[in-house]
Amino acid sequence: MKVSRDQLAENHRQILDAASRLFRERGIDGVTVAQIMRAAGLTHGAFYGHFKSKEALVAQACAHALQRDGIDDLARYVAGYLTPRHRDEQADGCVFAALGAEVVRGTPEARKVLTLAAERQIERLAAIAPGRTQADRRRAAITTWSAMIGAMILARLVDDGALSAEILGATEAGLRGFSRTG
Amino acid sequence: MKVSRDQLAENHRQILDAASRLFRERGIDGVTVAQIMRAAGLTHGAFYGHFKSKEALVAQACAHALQRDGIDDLARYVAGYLTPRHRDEQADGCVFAALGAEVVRGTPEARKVLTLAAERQIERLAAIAPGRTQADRRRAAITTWSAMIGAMILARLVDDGALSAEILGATEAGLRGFSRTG
DNA sequence: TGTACATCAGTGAACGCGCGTTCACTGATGTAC
DNA sequence: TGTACATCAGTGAACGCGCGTTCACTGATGTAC
Repeated sequence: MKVSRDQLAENHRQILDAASRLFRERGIDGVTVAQIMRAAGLTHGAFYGHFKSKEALVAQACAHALQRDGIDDLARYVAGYLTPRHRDEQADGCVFAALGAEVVRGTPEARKVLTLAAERQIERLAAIAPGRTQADRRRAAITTWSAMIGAMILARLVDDGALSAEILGATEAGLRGFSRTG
Repeated sequence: MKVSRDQLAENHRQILDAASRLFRERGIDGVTVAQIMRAAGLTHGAFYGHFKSKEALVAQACAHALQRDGIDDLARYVAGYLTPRHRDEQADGCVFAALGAEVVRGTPEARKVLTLAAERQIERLAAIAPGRTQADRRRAAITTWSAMIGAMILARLVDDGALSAEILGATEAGLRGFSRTG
């Protein structure tokens, strides 16, 4: 049955919310359209009224998940990222760590969304990274962000809790040293 | 028809070779059993004489791909890793950058294989990393390796060649600075 | 404000396809003599 | 060394399943009067 315009917009948002969480948690190929729609409180048939295809949803769900708040302190941002909580709650976590490797083989649209977000993220980090010149700060931002993403993937991957915690802790400490020296 | 014992072993190796390359290139879910067998020069029906399931193959193909040579110089290893060539030739490249995020949701067997390989890799890097204490060197090894993996994923992800090259170059330069200071 | 009806978001059955997997069969291998 | 035959790796058709997607239908919405 038809729903109100408000309900339509709300349903659309619910689909994007559910998709962005489920994709991050289980991977793009690990989630079905029907599961997303169920999580959004709808049936699978309604999906194609909202999105052209599952692939089109991927790009929009990534964009939806990438609406983030500002960052003011680099060391605090790194420390907040490299936590067991972030490692264990993938659904709420970093899109790049969760989906980056999968989107490499994704649609041009999804890659474009993540490329623009990456450029934005590097600029935001470069603004607060240490370094004498703008080039130094941008270099530090890229290195730091790369290490954060790599460490998160490794920490999630290993089946040894102690090693996983060590990877998070060591990278945070390593990047702290890095920040001091620029 | 039956084949010789040598041919059987050779076929087994070809399947592992093809699988480890195709998985890295297109992702685990992006490759079918039939495609792997075709690349190995066989038909799909023969697969189950060699492996219990596609999932079982994943773990063994990862192990197969992880047989690597020694590393003697850290800066040279990092520079060799963070190249456009490595970025573009995923099939031959780093298993962690290509499949790490996917294996997070994989079988316990595959995670075990990559966990043991990760521990080995950290030890190898720690042996040549800068730092006064063993703990310092291990910390540097983990931070460096994390940055390498994260940078490779980002460099492959972005659809902007200049940004991609910048990510590789900046991380290499950033880690060079990192190595100098420990 | 109230009524009549065109619109259209959502439902759920159905479709077609490709996947992982199975299996009866084939014919080369390699062992027993 | 040569022969007879049991073994078994590989073949390719077939299976069942779950996926993304479609579509005829439903009934609430919201507009026209």
